[in-house]
Amino acid sequence: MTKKEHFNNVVLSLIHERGFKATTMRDIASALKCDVSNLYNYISSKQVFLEELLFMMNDQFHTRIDQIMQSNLTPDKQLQEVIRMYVEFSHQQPREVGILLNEWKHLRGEQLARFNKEKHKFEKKISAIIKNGIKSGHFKSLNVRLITHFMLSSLRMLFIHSEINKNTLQLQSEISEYILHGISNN
Amino acid sequence: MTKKEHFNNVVLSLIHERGFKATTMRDIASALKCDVSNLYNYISSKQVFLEELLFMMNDQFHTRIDQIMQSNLTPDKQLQEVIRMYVEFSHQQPREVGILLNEWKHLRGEQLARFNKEKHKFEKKISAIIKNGIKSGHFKSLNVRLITHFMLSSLRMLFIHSEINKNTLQLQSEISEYILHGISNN
DNA sequence: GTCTATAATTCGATAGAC
DNA sequence: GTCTATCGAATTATAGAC
Repeated sequence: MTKKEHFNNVVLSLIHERGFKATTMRDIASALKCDVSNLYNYISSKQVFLEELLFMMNDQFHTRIDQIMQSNLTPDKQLQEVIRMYVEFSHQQPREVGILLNEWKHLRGEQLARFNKEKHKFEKKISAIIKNGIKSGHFKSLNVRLITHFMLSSLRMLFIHSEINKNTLQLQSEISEYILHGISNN
Repeated sequence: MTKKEHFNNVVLSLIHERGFKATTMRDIASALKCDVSNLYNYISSKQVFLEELLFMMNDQFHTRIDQIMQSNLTPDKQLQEVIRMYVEFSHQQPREVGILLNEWKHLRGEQLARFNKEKHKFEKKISAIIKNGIKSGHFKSLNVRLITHFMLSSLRMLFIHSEINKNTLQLQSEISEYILHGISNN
């Protein structure tokens, strides 16, 4: 692991655990056992670190959802691919996903406006899949907006470490079952 | 509205929107058009305000879930009551619920430890309802821990303003349908 | 890349007059 | 309850030597 990688590793953990605002440059330096001034060898500012991280993660999600939408899969299979995407990202980059979901509000000005637009676009893509599924008869006739937010909210818990360590295929299957068929026996 | 109520109103909005750490005493004073020193007529410290708010909300949730568990309702009806609880609280106190879910990590030391215990106890109660439902045959044979986190994660989105303004009965019904039966037509 | 030193600002909170 | 004034600490960030 290079020093830059070690740096990223430590910063991600701290911001994920304590939150962006509550993580100070002193905290980071202390965890790295170096002086605060050294941190600026790796980043230009704390704010820029957050911006770059969030838009990098945003790009990953958009790239993947675009691939899913351009596929010829049926809407229910597309939705399962969305679930797979969340399980995989949350498994491989739990801290990055956690920060993406929890810390975006600390972006400022232009960056915040841009991020909100991207988030809205992403939700639109999920909604489109659900709409297609209703039209094709795969899904019930639903309140699309509500269900979109519901689904995304459900998937939010995935980055929490304790649940993600299990077999991802098994996890993906259990989550699909929950979202598609619920928990009732009737 | 008394001055204390107006004070609470402003502080809740700011902390909900910006987060606890990003909301400064100067922000609050500015929104109230008064001096920072005046704020200490209403609270002893910013930290104590958060503590009291979070444990008050925590108590509300526990009181309500205890009532539900002591009822003679079947597990599926109990789960619907849990959903009703979330819809109602999120409708009546969206900012308080948002802060409860997002800002608890900024508690410190003893308070944080106590809050985590309470949160764990609450999750145990939800798990118990699900376990009972599996035993009674109302629910499928599920990974209880996973489904508990899933359900609570689903209900997280409720405090977001835009969705909560609709008829709460209708909302409750749509959410129950989602959690109990999913979105699939098959 | 690392350190010392420090600038410049912001933060929570208090003292004391009115 | 409100204001002025201010303290002491914490915060982000930079300059410059090694």
